[in-house]
Amino acid sequence: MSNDAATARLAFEVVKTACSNCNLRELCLPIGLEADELKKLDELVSTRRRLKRGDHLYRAGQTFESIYAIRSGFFKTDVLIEDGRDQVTGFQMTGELLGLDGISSELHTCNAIALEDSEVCAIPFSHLEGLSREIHTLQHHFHKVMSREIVRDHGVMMLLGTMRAEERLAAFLLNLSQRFKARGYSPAEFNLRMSRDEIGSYLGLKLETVSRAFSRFQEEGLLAVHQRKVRILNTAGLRKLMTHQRG
Amino acid sequence: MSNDAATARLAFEVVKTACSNCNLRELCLPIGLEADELKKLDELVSTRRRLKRGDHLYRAGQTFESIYAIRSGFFKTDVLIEDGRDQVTGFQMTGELLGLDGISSELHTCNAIALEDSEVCAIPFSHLEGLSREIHTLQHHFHKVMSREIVRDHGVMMLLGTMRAEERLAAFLLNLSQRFKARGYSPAEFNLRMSRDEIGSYLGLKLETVSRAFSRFQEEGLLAVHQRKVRILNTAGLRKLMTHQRG
DNA sequence: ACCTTGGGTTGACGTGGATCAAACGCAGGG
DNA sequence: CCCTGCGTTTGATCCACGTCAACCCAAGGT
Repeated sequence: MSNDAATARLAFEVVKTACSNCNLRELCLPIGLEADELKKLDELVSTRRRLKRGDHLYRAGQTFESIYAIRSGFFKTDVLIEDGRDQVTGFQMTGELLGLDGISSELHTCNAIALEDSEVCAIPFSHLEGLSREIHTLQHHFHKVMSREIVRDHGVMMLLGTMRAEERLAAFLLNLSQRFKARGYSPAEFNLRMSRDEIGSYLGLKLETVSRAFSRFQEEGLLAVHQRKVRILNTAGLRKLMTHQRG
Repeated sequence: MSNDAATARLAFEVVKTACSNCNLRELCLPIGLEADELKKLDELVSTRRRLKRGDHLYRAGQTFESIYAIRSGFFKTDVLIEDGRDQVTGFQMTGELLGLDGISSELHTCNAIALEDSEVCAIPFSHLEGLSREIHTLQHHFHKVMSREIVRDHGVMMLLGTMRAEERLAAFLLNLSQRFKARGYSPAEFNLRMSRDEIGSYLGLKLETVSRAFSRFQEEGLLAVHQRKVRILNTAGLRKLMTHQRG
């Protein structure tokens, strides 16, 4: 197996645990890195981990050591408080990072659970900090990723604070659609990996309300739903509904 | 004015625009830095800016260049979307950082508005990245600050998604109380810097609902409210109410 | 084929908070 | 002193969503 920088760019390399031949490198941490920098990142991303549907990647309270890049699969994160209430704080897919919330207290503050069989790359955080002191591009990109998470959360706060049920679901579906599209999948037709209950938890709604909203969208011809299979028939309609003034 | 490292620790220095003699240095970015590192940070925090109540520190859409540390005063941040809806995404006080959301897109994604006459230190972000490549402690601390913001946002999502009106207000007041305490002010008695409407926007409630919840707390002897002056009479009661199971 | 199980749908009804509306009270200005 | 205006309080009514409950449907086991 050749180690020189030039070959790292080739698409036909043997498959191994490395960013340099991961087809997500334009979506994940390596964005914008040169071949030699990519090689350094390869050394850092030492371990891979496979999870089966339902497995925890980490749990709230565990000590934080690594962040995780999703190589394949689908996750949810949730927090739960003493009195039993819980809330899904996000759904993560291929190329996205998990665990950023753990940096602040050196403890994970939420649970990360695989919603389908998945594979992640573990990135020891202290190594990442070390490397990002060397590679400006990596440092800056990492900061952008953290910042993007903050912006995303503000969007969810907006949704939870000001939108009504159907607007929330429309926003949710459009967001999923757009993320599938960015990964080369159909933006119009996809399988939901999560239950109505989990969607409801994320959107601050009860599962019955989510179910009714789905039915309503179907009646209005905005989409076709069968169980977890969704086909968007009228994106513009959904978008309009989402942005629509209340009343 | 002496420039050597030793004097930077002295409390009786002449007042100048520098982290080394800012009494917030245990609350703000400089946490844990050595005197010589502190001096480097001083050079970076070049400009100060004074704002009068109501002034914008920055607006959504402006290009992002600096983050801001609040030296004195009180701010709110809000986002607004095309259809006219808006939401307060946070209230920031002394020692807290503003502008982290702008890193991702190099544009500010929200408005930051002073709720009282305030003063901030502008920290050019590219300089901060440069310096945090030199100073591990600074780098790590900055990452923790960003991560803490994410955790805070998850808390707000939880609040908006699962709590009822009175629980939300109780959580809000306890949070303010704790932050005032951390700054050496009374945790039991303080002035709200924001209107009922702004509280409502932050908590996903209408101002009337906020007002009613205040009245109810007062009736129940949990606190004394007069206009924006709040005195907490029963912290435990508030905490219990907040954590209380619905029903 | 049958049963079981767990998610999903649908209906009837209740309620927390929104909405609409009026009045209050404090601050600034003439 | 009164006027004016804005933020706040309080009351009456409404409605979106939650709650409770029945039922459906697909998948897996026997």
